[in-house]
Amino acid sequence: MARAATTTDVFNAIAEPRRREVIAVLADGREYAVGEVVVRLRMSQPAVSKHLGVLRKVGVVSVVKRGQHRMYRLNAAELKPVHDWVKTFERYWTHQLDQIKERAERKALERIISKDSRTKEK
Amino acid sequence: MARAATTTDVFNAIAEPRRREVIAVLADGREYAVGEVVVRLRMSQPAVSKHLGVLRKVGVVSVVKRGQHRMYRLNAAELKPVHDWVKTFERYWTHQLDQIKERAERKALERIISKDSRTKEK
DNA sequence: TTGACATATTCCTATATAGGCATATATTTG
DNA sequence: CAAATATATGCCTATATAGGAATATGTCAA
Repeated sequence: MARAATTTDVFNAIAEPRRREVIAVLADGREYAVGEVVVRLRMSQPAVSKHLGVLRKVGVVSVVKRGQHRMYRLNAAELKPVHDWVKTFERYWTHQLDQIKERAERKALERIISKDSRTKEK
Repeated sequence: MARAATTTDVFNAIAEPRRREVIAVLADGREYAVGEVVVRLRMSQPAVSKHLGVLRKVGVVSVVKRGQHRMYRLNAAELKPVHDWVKTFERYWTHQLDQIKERAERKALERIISKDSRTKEK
């Protein structure tokens, strides 16, 4: 099996750094024409179009035609799954003190467990 | 140019759902032998080894030999870049009320800006 | 030493890029 | 209509999978 398509889900879509740059441009919540993104990121127009296409397929951006322009807008809510997932690990890097405490507790627990399994083994 | 390697950075590494499952197993902070992960996820042993290998290359897990086992442990701190990045967008889905207020402000701002550019145009 | 067990590695294949370039497809304007 | 402008799409290539199967490597135990 090959790698999943970039359009499979948000996780795959945001793996590409260029795509995160595009998102960064749209991050102020306003809508942008493709050409504006091209100028700001100094990327080729086809590249920007393609990246926006991927982001659109996963719902991270939405488009609306306006004259000869296509205005893209960030739909940040679609990034929530990523946030929800990674939020689980927040405690591992915030609150230095809690971290130390947790590690100590974990190690203590491990000692108990290994003592336990040794008991069970024989 | 092809897609970046999965071992390029954390974003690419976690794009694969199976890899996030592996991380989920290690999420309690304890160390696990490859075989334990295999059993818990009902994945083939080579698959697990490979996924752990990718996660190791980007630093998300660390290994230590112990007898004939290799104990893997989550190094959650390496997920922080993902958290930092996505945290920027938190406000878009939390605090329903703030969201509505922000949108109103944004729209008001847009009105001012478009009025402005109309003035400049002619 | 010889198994038995745990894990990594290699080989193979189908699939999917990302980006450059050229070009098709609107849409506006004169 | 024709030229100009904005954007999307198609083609091409080098590269990288993820997973299955087979096998190599490493380690313990009798």
